[in-house]
Amino acid sequence: MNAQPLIDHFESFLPLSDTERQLIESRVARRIVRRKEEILRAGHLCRHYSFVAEGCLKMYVVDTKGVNYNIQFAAEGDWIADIGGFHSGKPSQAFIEAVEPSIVFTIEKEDLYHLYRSISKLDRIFKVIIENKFVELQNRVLQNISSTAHERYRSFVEQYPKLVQRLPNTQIASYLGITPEFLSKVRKDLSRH
Amino acid sequence: MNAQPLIDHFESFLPLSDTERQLIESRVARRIVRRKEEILRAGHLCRHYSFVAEGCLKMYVVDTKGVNYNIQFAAEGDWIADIGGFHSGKPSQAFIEAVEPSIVFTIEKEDLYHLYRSISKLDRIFKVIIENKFVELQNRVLQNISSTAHERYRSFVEQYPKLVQRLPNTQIASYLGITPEFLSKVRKDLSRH
DNA sequence: GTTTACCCTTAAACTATGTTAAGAAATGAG
DNA sequence: CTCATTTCTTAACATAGTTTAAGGGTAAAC
Repeated sequence: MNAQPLIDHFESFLPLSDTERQLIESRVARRIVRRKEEILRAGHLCRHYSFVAEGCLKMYVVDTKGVNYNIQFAAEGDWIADIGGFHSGKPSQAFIEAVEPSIVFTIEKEDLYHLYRSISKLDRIFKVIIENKFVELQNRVLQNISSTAHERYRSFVEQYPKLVQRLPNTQIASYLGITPEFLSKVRKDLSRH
Repeated sequence: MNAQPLIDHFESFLPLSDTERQLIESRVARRIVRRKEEILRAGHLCRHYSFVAEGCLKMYVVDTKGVNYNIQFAAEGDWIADIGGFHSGKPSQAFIEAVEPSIVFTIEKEDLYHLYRSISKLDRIFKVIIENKFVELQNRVLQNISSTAHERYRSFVEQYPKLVQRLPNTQIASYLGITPEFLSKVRKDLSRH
């Protein structure tokens, strides 16, 4: 099994030995995910971390009225999982599904824990990965509490220009915490300067 | 130097040997921080991670109009730092200051990196610490994009009942992303059921 | 123990965002 | 290629949250 994109990703943080690479490959699965296919359903256990090699997935929750809220997008090079549920073993409250045809590398909980024990630098690598994601998320919180929808949309376009091309605006609106109708108005306002 | 609260904190994740405890103590400083004293100023470098043993600190940014936005509170048992700036070595955009008289244990960057190299289980421990903080932050983002101010305030009270006693409402409003005036209205609405 | 600075509340007018509904445009599946 | 579905836009009206201003209450600091 060829997990090269994932290996490359790890090696962008720290070099790995041949043995380590082989051990990682032996514990990773490659999976093709079709558009709209779910890899996690609310109420089920989140059994794996997923690394996105191609395409894009989203994690979202659905409230009692059936409204969806996008918590996270994960495109090429990003990770996605319900981290809390993954470690606690409790049923997830979130869904994860592909918004485009995608290829992901998944690591099951037992395999990830085994890898942590065998390759201690993976603790370091994942610590750095999640630190980076933490900082991103903190910036998002800051945007949410300090900026108008216009500013948040402009920031999103600046920070994720590729996603803007690839995602329908309904999905972006859900991520920004506004309605698609209002996003439409925001875009009109911004387009005429 | 007695860093027992910090040692206890680490040992709530994984046990440490005597040698490890001593090494940690040798790289940690205990600091008393007075109310309103700043331990980080925007424009300066964030040189240390701080573990709060007593009291409470906040991290906030100030926009061009002089308005403050509270990104995070850290009370007993929590960590606080501008993680992005700490690792990148770039000037911070945030302030960190005590909202109560506090006692913190600080670790300088060089010391923390040294500890990571000498005690590899600290990579694991900090990975878990930040995973937990990530999950908390993700829930906060979800609240921000899905809930009204009333719901966000109720959640805050539920999740941080002690902080509600200890912080002025202005600080909580800034954390929730609303004005103090509107929080006052929210509190009135909620108080009469 | 005053005094000063900060904090809380209220209310009216204003602005940002949500809701509903409907038609037009774009896109995916067969 | 074409149908079915999803997405985008517009507009009128409704609600959530802000601004400004003012008075009274609390708590920190000297």
